[in-house]
Amino acid sequence: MEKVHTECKGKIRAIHDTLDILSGKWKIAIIGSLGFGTRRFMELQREVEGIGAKMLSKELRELEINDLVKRTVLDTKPVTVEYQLTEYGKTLQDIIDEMMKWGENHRKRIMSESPKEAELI
Amino acid sequence: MEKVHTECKGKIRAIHDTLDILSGKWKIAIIGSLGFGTRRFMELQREVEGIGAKMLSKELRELEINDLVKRTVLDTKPVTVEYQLTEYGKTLQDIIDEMMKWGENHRKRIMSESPKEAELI
DNA sequence: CAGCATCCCTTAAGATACTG
DNA sequence: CAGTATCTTAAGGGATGCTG
Repeated sequence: MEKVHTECKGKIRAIHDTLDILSGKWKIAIIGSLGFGTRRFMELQREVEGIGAKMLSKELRELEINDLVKRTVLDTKPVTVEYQLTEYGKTLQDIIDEMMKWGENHRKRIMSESPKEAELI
Repeated sequence: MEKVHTECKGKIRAIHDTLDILSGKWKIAIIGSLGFGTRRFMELQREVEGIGAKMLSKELRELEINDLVKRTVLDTKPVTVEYQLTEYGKTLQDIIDEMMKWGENHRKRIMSESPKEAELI
């Protein structure tokens, strides 16, 4: 019984490790977006609805620090910047996929329960 | 090109739906803990390290509202309360599992990079 | 275009003390 | 045991304006 408890704590801790890396309101959505391919700053901002430039750049920087996202400055004028997942960042894809699946299913569930309210979301 | 963009947004939105439900610093860890079985309030507090009673009860209430967790008051004295995942709550297990896997792997990665720092975590 | 600086406000969340 | 109530602080995050 004691051992079971101990093992659970390790698992819970692993979840926390992941959560720490992905903390913030937007990181997972950003990674999800980059999962579809390379994106520029503005493209990300359009795709991740509701995010402001400040948050976007901050979250991107943190993701870059953790080696999940690669930032490439292109020598154009005006300057263009591309973001893409690193190989390590791509290892998050399974989590993202599960979240997308769940979210899509959840929306269906809500809609079948109370279609009226769901439309408002 | 336009269609692709539109489809991505739907996916990103699905991620957001999921994230909204799982928002908060502790919900995912709580669900992870309950994934191992029924837990009482105090057991949860011990297992989800660092969480305070206030946050725990608040997060549990929100999870209950979203039909992810079931709360059962046992008629003992002093009162005992049990928490467990609902059937719907169990559908989050795939996400949780992926997060555990990733977190465990990430810890290994960090350790092999800089063992000294990793010990401090 | 990409992003930083600044200001400002709301929310999250910790600490502490108390109750049925 | 299983919470609630209250207070306080730290952080998150939005809006706006500016720059290379």
